[in-house]
Amino acid sequence: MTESLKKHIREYIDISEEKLEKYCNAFSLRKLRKKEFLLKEGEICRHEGFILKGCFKVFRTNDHADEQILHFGIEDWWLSDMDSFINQIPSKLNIQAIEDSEILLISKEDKEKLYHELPEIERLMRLKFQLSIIALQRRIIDNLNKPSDERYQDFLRDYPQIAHRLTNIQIAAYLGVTPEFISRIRRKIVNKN
Amino acid sequence: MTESLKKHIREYIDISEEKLEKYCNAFSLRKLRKKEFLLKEGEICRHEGFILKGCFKVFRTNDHADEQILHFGIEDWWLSDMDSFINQIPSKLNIQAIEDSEILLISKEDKEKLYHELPEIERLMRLKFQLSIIALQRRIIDNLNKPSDERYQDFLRDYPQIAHRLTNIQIAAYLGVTPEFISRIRRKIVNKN
DNA sequence: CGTCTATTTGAATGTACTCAAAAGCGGTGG
DNA sequence: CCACCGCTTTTGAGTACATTCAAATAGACG
Repeated sequence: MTESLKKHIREYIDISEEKLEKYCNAFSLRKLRKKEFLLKEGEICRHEGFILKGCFKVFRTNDHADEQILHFGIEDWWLSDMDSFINQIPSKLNIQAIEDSEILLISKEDKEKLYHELPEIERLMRLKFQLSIIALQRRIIDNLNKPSDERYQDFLRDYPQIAHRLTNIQIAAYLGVTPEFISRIRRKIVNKN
Repeated sequence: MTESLKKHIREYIDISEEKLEKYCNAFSLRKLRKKEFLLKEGEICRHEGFILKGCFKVFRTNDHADEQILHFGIEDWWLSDMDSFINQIPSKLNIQAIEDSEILLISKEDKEKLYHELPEIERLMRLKFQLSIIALQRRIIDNLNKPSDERYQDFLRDYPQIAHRLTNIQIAAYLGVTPEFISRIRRKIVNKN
């Protein structure tokens, strides 16, 4: 069950089989059907997840009831609302399966405990967080200066394995434009070729 | 010289005076005049900095020669181009002092060495990175859904101690709008009151 | 086959931009 | 101390990009 998690961790750090086993034993499996929520706005995020199978969206709803998608998650990605998980405060985000999915969960308590028992995990997370920060910073800069049609094409190019599982509505909510506009971008691209 | 660095670190982790001393000894002081660069696009970022005094902007230039500002840095903030520093690749970012400034620098080599000798520092960075990620995620969501005038007022409210040191041109480059538009927002606000 | 959702298209609108010019402000040197 | 220079801010007019709202079409799923 935890094989892909172990493989994932070994790509980042050196760790003994014994310690890795101890860490992975703290996880439990949860299966979600399409449209089921892992976390709803207002709840406290008590688990962090590692996706074994499926696809999720992490999003926020605003006053007008439409969604902004912060990011998606597929196989081998981690999932949580970090703000809610770290500070144990009510979440402003929703996490919802957009396919039937399977995810390994670790509780806040177990994670804190294991941070202290296994410094390697502290290192793992430090390394992973660095990569997240680099990606988030790049996204902010791209959002600032790139026109929407370019950001759309970048998304298709950079995340083809995610993009083909999504509707235009979802991609639009991620890029911060309307679905109608995505449709017009697609037409423009087709006409060029 | 390293007093404010020590104070800053103690706010995040428990660490012995001895170890803290060892860590802080790895830093050296650098003074920069207004407009001087700490890092230029194309250079490899070989140091991470902790600001003692002054103000910096971290920005990217595009084809049209105007700037997008990723973030600012003032007293007690850390500075680096993480992508360039971690991977030791040429930087796409510039870091420039916008006031006469003083900054403590630690080299990549010293930092890596101390990560292994002092697990507390690994923890410090993991904690700090978590906070960065939460802030970056919030900024992405705000950029997606909030109109520019609201983001301008949020910035003034959330970072008054930075905002009052900046020109409208700099704030515009951070928010991703034109300086002219900032001016019109200000007029609109004044007229309301 | 029918229903529900996603996508496309059109027309009108609005938000923010570009370009150009004027006004304001601060520092420096005569 | 004042005058000038350079940079910032303001203002106006025209424009472009993306949105809203509405309706038609296409696709997916039970």
